[in-house]
Amino acid sequence: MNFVNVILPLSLEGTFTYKVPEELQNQIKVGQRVVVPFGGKKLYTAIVAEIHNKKPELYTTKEIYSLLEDFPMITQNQLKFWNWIADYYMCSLGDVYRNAFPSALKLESETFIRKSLKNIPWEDLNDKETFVMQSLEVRTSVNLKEIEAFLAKKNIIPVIKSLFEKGLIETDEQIIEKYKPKKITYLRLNPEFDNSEIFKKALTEIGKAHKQREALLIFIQLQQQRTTYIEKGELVEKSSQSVVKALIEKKYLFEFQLEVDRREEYDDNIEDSYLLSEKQQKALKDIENNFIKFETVLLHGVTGSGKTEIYFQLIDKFLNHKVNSLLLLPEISITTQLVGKIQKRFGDEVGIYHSKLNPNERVEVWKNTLLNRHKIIIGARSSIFLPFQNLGFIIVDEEHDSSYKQNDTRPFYHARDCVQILSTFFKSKVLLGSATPSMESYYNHEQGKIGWVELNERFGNIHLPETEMIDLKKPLAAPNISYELKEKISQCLENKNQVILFHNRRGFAPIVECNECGHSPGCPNCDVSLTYHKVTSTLKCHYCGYVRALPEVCPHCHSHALETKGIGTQQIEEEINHLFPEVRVARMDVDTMRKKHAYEILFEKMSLHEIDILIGTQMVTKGLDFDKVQLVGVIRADSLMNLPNFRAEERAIQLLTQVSGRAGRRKQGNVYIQTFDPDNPLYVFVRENNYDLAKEAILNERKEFLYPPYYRLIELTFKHKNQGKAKKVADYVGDYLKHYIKSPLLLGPEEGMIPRINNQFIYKILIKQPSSKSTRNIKSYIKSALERIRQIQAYRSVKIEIDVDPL
DNA sequence: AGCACGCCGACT
DNA sequence: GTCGGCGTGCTC
Repeated sequence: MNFVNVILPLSLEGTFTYKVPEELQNQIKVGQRVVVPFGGKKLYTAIVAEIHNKKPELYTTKEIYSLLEDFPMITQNQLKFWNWIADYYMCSLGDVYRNAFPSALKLESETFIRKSLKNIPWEDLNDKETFVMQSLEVRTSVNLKEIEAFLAKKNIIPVIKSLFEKGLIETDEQIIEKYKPKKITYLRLNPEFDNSEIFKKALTEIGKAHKQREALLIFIQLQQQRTTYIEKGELVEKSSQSVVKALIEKKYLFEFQLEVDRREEYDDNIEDSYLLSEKQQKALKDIENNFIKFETVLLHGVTGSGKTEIYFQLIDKFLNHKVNSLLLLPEISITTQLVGKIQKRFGDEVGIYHSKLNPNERVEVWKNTLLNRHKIIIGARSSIFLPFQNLGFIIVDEEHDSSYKQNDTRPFYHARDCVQILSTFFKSKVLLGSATPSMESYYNHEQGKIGWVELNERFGNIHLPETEMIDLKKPLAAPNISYELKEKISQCLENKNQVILFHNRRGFAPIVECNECGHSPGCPNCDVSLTYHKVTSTLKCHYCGYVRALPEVCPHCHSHALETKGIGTQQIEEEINHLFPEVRVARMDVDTMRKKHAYEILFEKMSLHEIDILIGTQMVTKGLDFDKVQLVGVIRADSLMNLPNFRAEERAIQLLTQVSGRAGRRKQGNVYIQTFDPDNPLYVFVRENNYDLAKEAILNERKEFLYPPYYRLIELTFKHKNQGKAKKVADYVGDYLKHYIKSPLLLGPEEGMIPRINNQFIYKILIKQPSSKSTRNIKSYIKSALERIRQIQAYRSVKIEIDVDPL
């Protein structure tokens, strides 16, 4: 055993072979982290994928510098999983490694480090550690390459690692500060008054202050009814600010503060939520029965049916059999109630993993998972990469949600689909949950691959909201608000309830256009029109981030006829403010949610009813459960249906169903959908809450036009700053593939929907393949096409991206 | 993905 | 005359 094949954190095909030095030979294990030199002068943290004794013939090997610990950081199952992902999603193992492994454990020459806030215990540091910390005294941030000046290359990463573990340094990634704990002021009676004699005396002392006396009695009454402390706010509401203040000053009442987990307070029925309704109980039984026959079961539960309680019960049952669980959630849902709820229920056996964790926190969860300290992991899509032990149960909540698909960095994986593979390694059961299951899941059910359980009653037997269509062709109260909707909103507000309005475009208006010449200012880097943002009075490109001031005159014909076209959330907000000047309005979209904790603050304001009308994009459709939301309005449903994507209708229906579910959690609510096309059958399905019929219609269309779930897709994207070159390479690959894939299954090359983004010209090829067939052949054709491209040097600079199962 | 090497334009 | 642009090729 003299050699190892390692995975490097680079986008390079395959593994790299290194020699193992004598002294490390009996320590090295598969899955371990090692430090290796690569290229001229760089150091990387690599993962041992294989140990062997075949000396490579074609090149001389370098030696491993050191081991970072004496146990494997990744498990055999993870290695298998990484290989599967690289293979299926057609990327390199390095791409997977880069994405799946915490960055703080992946130190390399370019990594910047800085001092943490901790005091430095100089006397406990060895020479090398002292050197590093001293250099950080002089400069706040140093990269590992610079440390080479005074430390031998071989030693750098182990030293940094040890300092990192002592908490003395941090890697230079943005560290998101933890959320400040929230404090609530409570009141308690002066303990002297426990003696009823003294209390009676005090009551007479209050004398003519009737209000104070009354307030004091209310307080006593509340206290007798409850087991919990009484919030100051509650008494103020029932009495008044000045009266309560007087009582405190006179020392009748004492105030004190407690930190509360802000997630808990949203949930005012934690106690009874342990009890399942009859319907829930039946669903739970059904799921268990289905697991006898199926590895995967889908739970189709209408919004508000209490799916999470069923999840918890199942997790609990698995836990009793010493089997661990993974609960996957769409990114946004993780900040809300669920985390608090599950922690309250399962304590520190729960590990939480999502994109907002800082590097240190990620490492912690990783290690705790590896050491089997976390029996339950709850996280976003990236948590499928944790080093699970004994994973027996995986839940994918809101299974249809598109945020399970990674689309910005390789690998472009879909967590819901990856879970299926993960489960085969562990022989675990998979539960998919959704109110609006994906077409893929319906298909898999029809194919007899997954079990199916229905839960079609809301918790507490509250009826699903009543949905009405409003025809936008009728006269309007404001440019985008119908008289009818305005009327319903004011009714809802009069009843002291809240309103959510949904519109899927941010900004003020999608474009500005000149009425004289029809010119619409575009982005200089992309082939798109700029979006008008009124607050900043700018035009922005939503693709490359380009910003310019709104021009005074038309840049083309210099007339003053520039006008906005289309609508965004900002404009809706303005119209609402105009129609309801007295009402508290908030907007929720990427622009308003950018600030730290913006989400939590908004959430809290909503739950405290400090907001009457919430206007937002897609974001308002997920996870916002507030008792007082009785009305949901969709400003323009057509803009959802008419998107140029084969999933547009599926998404529209899911979105409309999800957003409708925000209304009437405690008593039946109302949904109003504004549209120019009220007779569209798909809206009828939404109105009648008939997702099944909608699904039939969508599936038929998919089958006819050769789309998922009946066909698998692979999309190739060609990008180059020179349009001719991009097209040439796309044509070359297209011509090559024509030999193997025939016409209706091979589309393109075509110009991208947006032909140019960030000064890169875009061409696309779409390949289809019946779902019943394996994609292995197709993938090998693609690979050999790319191999040929690589051999033609003039073509090599064209970037080619492969997206397997694009959304 | 980096990064060095190497060959052509605008400057001290 | 040099500095530096980015096109090209290689890394165990």
